[in-house]
Amino acid sequence: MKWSKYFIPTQKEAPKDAETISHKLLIRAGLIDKLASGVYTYLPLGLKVLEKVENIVREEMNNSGAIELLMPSLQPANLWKETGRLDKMGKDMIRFIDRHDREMIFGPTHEEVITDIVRRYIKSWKQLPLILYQIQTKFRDEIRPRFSIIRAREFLMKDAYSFDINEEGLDMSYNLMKETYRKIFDRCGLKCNIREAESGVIGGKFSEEFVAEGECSELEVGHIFKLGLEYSKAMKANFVDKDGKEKPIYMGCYGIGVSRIVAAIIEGNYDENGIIWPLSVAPFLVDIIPTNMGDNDILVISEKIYNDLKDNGFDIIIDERDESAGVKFKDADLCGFPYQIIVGKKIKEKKVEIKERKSKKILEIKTENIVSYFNSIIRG
RNA sequence: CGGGGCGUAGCGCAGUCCGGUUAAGCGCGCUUGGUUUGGGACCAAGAGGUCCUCGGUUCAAAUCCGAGCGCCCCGACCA
Repeated sequence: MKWSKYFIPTQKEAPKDAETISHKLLIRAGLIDKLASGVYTYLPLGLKVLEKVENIVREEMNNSGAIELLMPSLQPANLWKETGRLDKMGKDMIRFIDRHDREMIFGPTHEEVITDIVRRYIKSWKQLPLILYQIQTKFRDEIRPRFSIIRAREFLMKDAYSFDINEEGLDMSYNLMKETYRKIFDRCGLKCNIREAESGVIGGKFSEEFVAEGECSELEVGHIFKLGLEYSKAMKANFVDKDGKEKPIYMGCYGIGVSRIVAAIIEGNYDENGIIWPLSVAPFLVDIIPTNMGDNDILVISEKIYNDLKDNGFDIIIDERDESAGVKFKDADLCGFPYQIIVGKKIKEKKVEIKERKSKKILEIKTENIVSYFNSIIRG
């Protein structure tokens, strides 16, 4: 990607209403833009990170044997009357009356919809166990949205639901998800603590939450619940067991705030100059910085490095704006690309500098060795 | 929903207390020209405003009064 052709609106100063570090950096690095309280646009760089996180979640969920589907955001309110949660959720739920006078809601979560599907399609013990999940935009009219995308009214969530024939099965599904969550957060570069939690409006008999380390008080990034028979009984989601008797399905549900992870990663990975993305979710691996756009040697070499890395499949950007080196260094640090390739001083010796964002260490390297250097770092 | 704060150019702010030639300002950013080029360069010339909205007081309102809208922070709830 060429910087001048892309869209990265960085800012020197954080907006005055930003308090937390992730909020300030998300805005300053040009990752998000606020439209209304708790409602944000993901700008190109922010979207890239969000998608990388999303893909990690998807990969690990698929590895665990869970199966992806996509349920609608728009739901009939009637479904929620079956479980009594229409009232329980209260004003957190965004509702409207459609043109035919039907009461509709924007889904804040999907236990009712998934249970409705399962009760109609799952009939036998032979079809179980089953874990279904989706990655989807949720709507919650929070009492107080805050800290930008950490508590938004519209946000991206991965929600999974497990279905088992008995309590032992539920325990196994639950532990499988717990282990999967550990892998996901680990790959995202998040250090998480697991603690027992209140089940709140989701209900069930036991739940644990994953809390990311950081200064921000709201850092819960994942929450897993043993729902038991609460929903299956209320909505009559039954299966026929080996003994020929109809029994309610044991359920669990497992949520990850995908968009919140993005903010949580920043809370745990930054310094005075900006964000320090872990390799796994960095919007670009490398930012190539020609330090002087007036020097033809620098331009030619920079362009060649860019093409070589691109041709080898690396996700990189070149900052070919007609700006001073200082501006480019500041933006590179702020946006948190893991590596900067600085093309300048040593150009006569066919050498460039590779700076690691995190350690600030600088390595001088011959230009012909750059591709193999990144091959060894990224692909072992 | 209770408590606190804020709303003036894209962003950050001054001006508001004490109404009036500061006939609406500053820094950054933006445009044009030139000089620069390793940590947010410099010079010059420009563009950019319903002072959140509506109403009131007054000869006169960014400034005073009333109502409304929006945003942020603390609390209870949540991924």
